Parts: sequence; C-alpha cells; structure tokens
Amino acid sequence: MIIFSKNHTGYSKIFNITFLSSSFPFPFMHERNFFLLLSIAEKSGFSGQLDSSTVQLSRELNSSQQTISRNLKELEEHGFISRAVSPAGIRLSITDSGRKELRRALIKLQHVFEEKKPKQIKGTVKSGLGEGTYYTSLPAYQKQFEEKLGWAVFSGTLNFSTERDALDEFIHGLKMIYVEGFKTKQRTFGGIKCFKVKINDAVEGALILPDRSNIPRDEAELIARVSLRKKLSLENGSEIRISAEGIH
Amino acid sequence: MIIFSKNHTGYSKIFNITFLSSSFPFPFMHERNFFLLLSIAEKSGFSGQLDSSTVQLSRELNSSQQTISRNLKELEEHGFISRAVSPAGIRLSITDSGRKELRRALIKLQHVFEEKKPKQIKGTVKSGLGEGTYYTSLPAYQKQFEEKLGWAVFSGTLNFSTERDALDEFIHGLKMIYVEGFKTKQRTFGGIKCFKVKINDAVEGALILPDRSNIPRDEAELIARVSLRKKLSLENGSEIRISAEGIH
DNA sequence: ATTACTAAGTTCCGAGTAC
DNA sequence: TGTACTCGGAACTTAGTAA
Repeated sequence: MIIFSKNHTGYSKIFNITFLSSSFPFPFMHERNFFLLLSIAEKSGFSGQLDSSTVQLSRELNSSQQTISRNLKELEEHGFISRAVSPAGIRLSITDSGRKELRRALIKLQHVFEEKKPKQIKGTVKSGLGEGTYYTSLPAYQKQFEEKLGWAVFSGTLNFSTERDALDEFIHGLKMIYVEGFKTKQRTFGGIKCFKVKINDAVEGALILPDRSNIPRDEAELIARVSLRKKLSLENGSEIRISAEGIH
Repeated sequence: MIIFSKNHTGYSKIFNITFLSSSFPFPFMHERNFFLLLSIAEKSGFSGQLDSSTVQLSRELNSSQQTISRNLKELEEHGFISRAVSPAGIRLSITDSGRKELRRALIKLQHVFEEKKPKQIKGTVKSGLGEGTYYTSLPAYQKQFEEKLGWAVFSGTLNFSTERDALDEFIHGLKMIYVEGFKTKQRTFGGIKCFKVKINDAVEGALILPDRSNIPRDEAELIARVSLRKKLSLENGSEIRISAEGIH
C-alpha cells in the first residue's frame, strides 16, 4: 500500500534512530535526546538504575534543570527510559526499547568502522491494498520511473515485510534515485525514493519508499518491468531475497 | 592552574563528543551534527569520498537543502569533514578528526554494552601557576570542600596531564560532588566538580574540575588533605596513578 | 529539597532568492 | 543545475516560580 500524504518538504524534527537516514516519520526520538539517553546508560550501568536529580544531571551535562526535566519526560513518554519521581529526586533506568536504540547506534558505528554493509535482505511477500497499482499507474510517476530507472514499470507493486534495521542498513548502502512528487488541484502526491535491486537474484527491479508515508519501517514495496508476483510465482508469505544491484 | 570564568549557568550548546558528559566548553561539535557526520561516514565508506549535493542529502536525511548546506559548513569549519564545492555539487570526506569523534561515540557505546569502565587513569605531574593555591585557600570553597568531601583540603593543587578520552571515561564512572560557585562584588567564582579518588593507591584525595574553565580537556587537578607533591615525593614529569575510590 | 509549569529569550530551520 | 545568503517564524532553552 502506498499512502502519499505530503510532498517532500514539511520535515519533522522527530525521528527514530535511523539517524536521519530514512524518511519514515514514525515519531520515536528526538535526535537531541540520544546523548541524554547515552549518558543515562553510562551512569546507570546500562541495566541498573540511576538515582539522581535534574539539578545534578544539569550540572553534569551542562544544561539547565528545566531542560533536563523536559527531556527526561520526553524520553519517558517515548518509552526509552523509566522514571520514578520523588521529592528526593529521580530514579532512572533504561528500558528495553532504549537499549534497542542505543544498540542501533552501536551497530551503525561498528559498520562504519568495519566497512561492513549488508548486501542483501530477506523479506516476506504481503498483500497490498491495491493502491500501489493506482499510484504506479499515474503518468507523472510513470514518466519519471522510465527516465530515472531506465525502464517502464509494470503497474503494480509487490509489498513485503522485513526486519526494520536490516532494511535501513540495506538502503543506506545503495544509491538513491529520487522521483519527484507533484500536485493536482485536489491533492499533493509525494516524492518516492527508489533503489535499484535484484529480486531473488533473477529479476531487476527497484525498492521504493514513498516520502513521509505511514508505512511502518519494516515494510517496503518493489516495482519492476513485469509483475513480480507472476514472474517469480510468489504468493503471500513467500520468502524473497533482495540484493544490491549495480554500482554504489 | 584554575581559571574561574563564569558561574554554572551560561551553557553553551556547542560541545565536544564527550556527549554531554563533561563540562569542558571547548567548542568542537554541535550535537545535532553528529548524526550528519555519521551519515556521511556511512555513505562515503568511511575513508572514501562522497559525491553528492545538498539537495540530494536533504532528501535522504529528511531535512532542507539550506540546513544541510549550513550544517556541512559547520562540520567543515570544525574540521570534521573536508568539503569541495563545485557547480556540480559537493564532494565530502571525513577527516581524521571526524573519524576520531565517531570512534569516541563507538567506544562509549561499547563500554555501555560491555559494562566496562576504566577504573584508573595515569597522569603526568605538571607545574601549575600557583593559582590553585589561591583558589583552594578561599574560605567559601574551603568550607564546602570540608563539608562535602569530609576533610579539610591542603591549600594547593597538583596539576597533571593525561589522555583526554581516558579522563572523560574515568570521571563518568564516578560520583560527582559539586562545590557551588559564589559571587563577590568584584567577580564571580565558578562551581567545581569533585570526584573522590586515590592517588598512587596510597593517598585519598579528589580530582577537581572547575566549571567552564579554559583548561584543556587533557588536564585536571588533584586536591588532598596534605601536599601531594611532598607526601608522594612528586616532581614535574612524575607519573601518577589515579584510581576510583569508594562506591559507585 | 525536589519537579515542572509558563513566559521570555535564544537558536535554529527553511522559504525565497542571489549568484 | 549548483551553494549559500537573508529573514521571519518555529522550535527549543532557560528564568522565574508554583506545588
């Protein structure tokens, strides 16, 4: 399913720790709070707890009491820390979700230093809601697909689900091809990010990610010259393999 | 040497990738630019280069062309990336300094996940400029030292130099004791962060870090009940070992 | 002592443009 | 096309307090 909502501009400052890399607007964490989370992790010993106060933390972190208070509340609201407030101060600990965010950062940095990048990902075919067919059939998009990808696209998308972090890492290593959005009197159609891939090592296609869509971060869509579903005899639940194609 | 310049408030939003952990106001990098640096590292392959444009990056990172342009300039000005602008776009690469910042983040995260923390650091005795003696002799500080550390301090500090990151990591694992600043008609005296330590496994003392001082991040001072220089027969250039003392 | 609200001040971002 | 400036408004931080 594709849901175009806005055009490219209209940035949200909120984002998940895909680290600016992906366009999903799922509001997870403000980037600025990442280092606060890291500091808490360091102080609390990761799985322990930290008894402190907003004044204490503001001194250690060179910020104001008010800002620490607000940012801790935000981290709690987003589920990254748990926070018990008492007249004596604050007891903090990192949640599983918070640990996950930190681990994501760690893995990204490790990849940078090891120059390791995933070259392929696996996915499971899902049913779309027919909207992909509609959007990919719009001439304004079709024309651009043909120009920028080098081939005319079949009117229909193959939806698949995969592992969120793997997807982020995967597309980060690929060259992005950007299909512009456009406006009609009725509504605005957003831009689409495309990444050339090979599906099941057999068929050339492109992984597409609509800008600012409401698609969860663990789903994406594929387009190709032909119907991937027919060509590769895929059904819902089929496993597919998506690999990097061409240069980077 | 101690240089007190401001009182605790007057925060700078600029900081080094000590990650909010330390109070040194050395203006290195805006936190918000860290993730941009990381993204460039991912895209450029760490030691390679990245040919792109501000528009391209703004799409990939969900920001605006103007913000990317500005932030890249900032990263360049602080020496974290090199940036060659041409009519065709921008050629970016990470500098050694940028790699260093990224590695710092990596190491911090690794420590968090491995729950490893340095328990001691080494330092080399340096000569101070006699100011330590002056400041530690001020009654307003002396009184607090006695109350908060549990002992009266000898009027004089032992300056030492050490490795910057090691120092950051070390103090992060310790409980901070905060000595408040104060004002006279003439001037303002800043707060002092204290960390109880043992010097050369023999003498109890405290590592002190004046708020917002101009001291380089690889230097600090020690105070104790007695003259450390005499007690431990130290001269300039002597190696000392500072270890965590008490709980944390 | 705390935390955290409101209002004021500051910084930051992005639209419009210049080049 | 590019990058990057100005400037108005949004977002964020902090001071002053309330609880």
